[in-house]
Amino acid sequence: MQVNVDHQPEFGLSVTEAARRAQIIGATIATIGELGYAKTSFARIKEKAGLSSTRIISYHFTNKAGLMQAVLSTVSDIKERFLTERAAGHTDPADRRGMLREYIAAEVAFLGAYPECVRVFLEMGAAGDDKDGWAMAKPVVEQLRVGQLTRQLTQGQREGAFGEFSPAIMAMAIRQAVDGVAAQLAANPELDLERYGTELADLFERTTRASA
Amino acid sequence: MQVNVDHQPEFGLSVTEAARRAQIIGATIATIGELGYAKTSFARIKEKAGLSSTRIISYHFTNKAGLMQAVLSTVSDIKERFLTERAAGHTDPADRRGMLREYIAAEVAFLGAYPECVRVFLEMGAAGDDKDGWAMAKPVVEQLRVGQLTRQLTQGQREGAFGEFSPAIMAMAIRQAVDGVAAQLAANPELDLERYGTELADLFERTTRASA
Amino acid sequence: MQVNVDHQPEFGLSVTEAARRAQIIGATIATIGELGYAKTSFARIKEKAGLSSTRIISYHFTNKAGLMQAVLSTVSDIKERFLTERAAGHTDPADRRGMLREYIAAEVAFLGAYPECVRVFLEMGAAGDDKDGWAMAKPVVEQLRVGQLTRQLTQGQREGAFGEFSPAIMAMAIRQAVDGVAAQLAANPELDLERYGTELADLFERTTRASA
Amino acid sequence: MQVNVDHQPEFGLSVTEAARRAQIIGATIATIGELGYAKTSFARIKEKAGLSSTRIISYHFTNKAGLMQAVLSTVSDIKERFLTERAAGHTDPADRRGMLREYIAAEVAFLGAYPECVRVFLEMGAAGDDKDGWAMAKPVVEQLRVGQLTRQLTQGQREGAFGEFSPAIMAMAIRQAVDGVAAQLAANPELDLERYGTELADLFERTTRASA
DNA sequence: TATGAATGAGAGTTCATTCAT
DNA sequence: AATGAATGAACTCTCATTCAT
Repeated sequence: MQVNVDHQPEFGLSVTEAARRAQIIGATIATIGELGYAKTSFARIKEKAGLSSTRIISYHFTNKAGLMQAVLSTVSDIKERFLTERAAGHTDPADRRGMLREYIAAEVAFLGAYPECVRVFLEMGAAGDDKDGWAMAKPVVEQLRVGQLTRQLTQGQREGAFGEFSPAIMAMAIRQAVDGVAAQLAANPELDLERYGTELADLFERTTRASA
Repeated sequence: MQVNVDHQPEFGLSVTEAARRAQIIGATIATIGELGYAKTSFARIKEKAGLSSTRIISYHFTNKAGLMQAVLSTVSDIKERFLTERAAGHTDPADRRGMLREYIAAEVAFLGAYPECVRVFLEMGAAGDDKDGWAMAKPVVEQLRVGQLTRQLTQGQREGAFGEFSPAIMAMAIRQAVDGVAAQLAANPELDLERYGTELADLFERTTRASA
Repeated sequence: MQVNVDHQPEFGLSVTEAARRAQIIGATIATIGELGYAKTSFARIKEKAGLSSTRIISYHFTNKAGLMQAVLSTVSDIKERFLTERAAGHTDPADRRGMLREYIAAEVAFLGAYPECVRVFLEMGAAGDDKDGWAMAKPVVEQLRVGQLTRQLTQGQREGAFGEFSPAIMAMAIRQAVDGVAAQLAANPELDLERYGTELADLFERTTRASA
Repeated sequence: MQVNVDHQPEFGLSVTEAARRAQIIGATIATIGELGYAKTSFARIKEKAGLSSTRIISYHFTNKAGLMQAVLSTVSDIKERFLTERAAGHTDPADRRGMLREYIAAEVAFLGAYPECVRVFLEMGAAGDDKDGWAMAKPVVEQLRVGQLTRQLTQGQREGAFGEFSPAIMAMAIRQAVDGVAAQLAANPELDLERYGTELADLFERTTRASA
């Protein structure tokens, strides 16, 4: 299942160039989604994209690292856009508890919409590849997201919306639970995502509640 | 950091044979712990173990898959033994809530004691490597453990020790939270594990509580 | 003794590409002719072809099997062309007995012209190598050729040109006799092929004769 | 199908030693019969013989060449004994034409009785293995047999039992035809050997006949 | 904008053999 | 009469990358 990768030509890139890049990135995402990061080589990407030679990949991206960089930022963009669209009119910034439910629901919904993208996130986080310089990218990206959640939990505690707990650890537990759903989904594509979503939302709502 | 791998000679293996196997397994665990599964090659293991040639690994194990099999079962044994020793006198089988706390505490303690072993579990679960035949082993093993937790939660619900929730999803969330701690620990070895342990125990005690 | 392998660039192959392939195929044929199939490794081929690394062979052929495929079809082409050229004007399709003489003569002549090619046929037929996937190819090819001879013998019997015998067994005996000449030639390159040719032709003419 | 290899202890060999050697030789013959010479390694022989290590093969035979030597001479002995038993009372040394029929019949009968042995002969003749010193052995052995046939044909010509032809080439054609039957049998074990035998006997009787 | 041709490094695996005891 | 432990050499194949044009 090819992800449809947008290709507004960035500055300095011609249209065809941008299209080729997008095609390659899409094939890479699909390949990682299918085989996992470890088995994703230029050769496999070439096949998936229907290219004549891997050479064309090296031509459009300086590096394997460069390609993965691009993949990562593409996937991030897709998620960003998905979440933004979903958030439109949805949330009341003051309602901390609702925010928590919505966070989980949104993540699970994204999972249903772009499972390969989630797989990419997971795989690239796991495959710490120092040699290829992009390694640090994902932890950073992910830390941003967890960090944001942490801040919102902290703020909620100050406002009395939540009880007492370590926001950092709670945020981690939530992220991990969501990632766990991703893993389950990979193993069983028929998974009832909605149920998982509400169940997790309930779970964390209960444990973050204010009064004892 | 070499893991001290026991080597009671199994049936049909001489003492030296068993010792060599143990040495190689230990070096493999250390290497996976350090570089991750993807970068763990015979050459790296050879270096870590101080062997003269990789050939000796092929001599003692039929396969890379065979070696990984052995690694997996060794790590499982280590964990088994650790948990058994810890459990001695510790638990009151009737006390479901205590069981939950203890489960989390034990897992986190194991994490502190044998971080490389945990990394091995994580890496091998993640690196679904069909080519090497051992692939299916770990998911199974891990599923067993989650399954056991699930059953205990279910039983607890029947006895009224816990409130209402999906035991399977709750078990998954717990496992994932523990694995999350492992990831954090890998990034920051100075992590205050005890605090993480109690915090997580509190978290899940709250959300599994009987009354609303 | 390098076989001169033609290299009309097939569809999709550049001239250089085709030339390199032809060079490698030629070297492979020569190597098999010299050392036999069992000892023909990429390293030996590299030496014979004067390549800088075996890597270049893997670059031009997907596989060892792929290379052998190409070798086989090249050798088949060479023989086909040789026989076609020789047949021009030579044969009267109605003259069954002449056909038999000509078959043997042509095979023996080919033997003199391209001994390495014959060795390739023989070696690859003998070395049933399941691991390399090309295994089945040659028996099929060869069976075709024997099959054709069988049919011609059968037809000749119907027309009364030949006496009574099992065409299949006779065809086998003829093929084997010709292959036997190849083996003798390999052992002694000075062999008087012409004499062998006429002697065998006489032999089988006598035994296939009509009247008792 | 394990060949039952006799093991009268040769001079200087104890009974057990001789038995072990016989066991290994038998397993080797079976392996060659099954996989062909090229794929017959110490490892495969070990498996077939149910040995604990290949080391024991190296212990009993100085070399791979040594083992193959022994295999060859064992197979030769088996054939010798088979032919001797069959010849008892059978042949009238003066009847050259009968001798020819009997030669072919005996060879085909042996083929039916010990197909693996025949495969060994064929494989080892084909696999010219210079590195292992035994290479020359088989051609010699085989040449002996063809040579004998050649001499008998020559003698028959002198006595007027046969017509005119090159005895050497005729002998070669006969040998090759018999080997061809072996190849057919390997491909199709249901082969009607008796028919092949008489058909070939007829074929060569016709072509060696005295009058024109 | 693309590609043809080549490459060095490294992977795991199999091979027959040897040094001990 | 046997085995435990080890080994060097060779094998095919895959990888990302580079030098040309």
